[in-house]
Amino acid sequence: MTQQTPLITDAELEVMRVLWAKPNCPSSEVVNQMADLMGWSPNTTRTLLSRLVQKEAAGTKPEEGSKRSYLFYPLISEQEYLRSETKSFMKKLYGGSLKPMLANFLQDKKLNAKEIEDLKALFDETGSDDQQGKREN
Amino acid sequence: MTQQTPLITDAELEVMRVLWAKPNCPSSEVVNQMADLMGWSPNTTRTLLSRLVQKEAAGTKPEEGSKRSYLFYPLISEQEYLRSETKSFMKKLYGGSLKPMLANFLQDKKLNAKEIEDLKALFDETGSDDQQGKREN
DNA sequence: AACGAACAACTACATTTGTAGTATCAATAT
DNA sequence: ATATTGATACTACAAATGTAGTTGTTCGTT
Repeated sequence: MTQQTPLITDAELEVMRVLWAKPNCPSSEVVNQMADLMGWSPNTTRTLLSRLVQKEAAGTKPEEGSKRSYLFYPLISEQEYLRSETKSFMKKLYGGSLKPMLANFLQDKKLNAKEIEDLKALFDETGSDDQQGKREN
Repeated sequence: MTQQTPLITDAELEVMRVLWAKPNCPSSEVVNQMADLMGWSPNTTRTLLSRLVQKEAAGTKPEEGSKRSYLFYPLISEQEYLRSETKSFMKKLYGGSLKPMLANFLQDKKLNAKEIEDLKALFDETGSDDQQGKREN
């Protein structure tokens, strides 16, 4: 049951979103964004940044011609994160299978004909897996 | 951003699963189940049970002809829970829209033709929502 | 009537998370 | 050279969480 990507908390996720939008971002800029978006104090943002670095969800490199400050960048991509979280969510709540999740979701949010066509197309585009043996999960 | 159902933690969820499977369950039985399934000590299970009661995710009623012990039952249904969690998950990671989630999921887990037909059918069964105005989210 | 088992109530305690304060050090402006 | 600014590093602290121990009370047994 080991997590494939480092565990990222809700607050940390907000910071990651900034790094995903702009990799190699000086902390000052993350600080500003989070102040705007979340109303966080600079120290809050910096704490989250260093926790992300600790857990190796983000990395730092020295900023050009400066010894005091870094640029921060994501070490896990948004894609990786989404895949990992989605997978563990699906596993936790639906035993990993899509149908009951969809059935549930569709109760809440009905789709119009166009959306339905769109999604159906997605299944076909994505390509099926008839030859390959089924993996666990 | 208020949660529609009480926040249930991962450990608590395991207990809820037992209550969903058998509503009106004496704590002794939950204790046994959790010992088997999770290897928990009786006190751990009882703590979780009372936290669920505190947060009104479960209720108790006196057991027939007994003053000392209760029967525990779920106050939120599995359906409610799944809907609420699924909704907040979809909102947090995908802005509430299904397509990117599906696209992502399908990268990890390809479906065979039969499964695809099955899911497509689901969209149609569920019925579309063309007349109704769109709600927020 | 006294004792031990069962259950509930209360307490405990390390870790994680959200949210920040303080101290230190380097670069900049005077 | 020095005071100020801005960044990093370290510390803090309450609430939530996982995991359980201790105390008190009731019931069935001796």
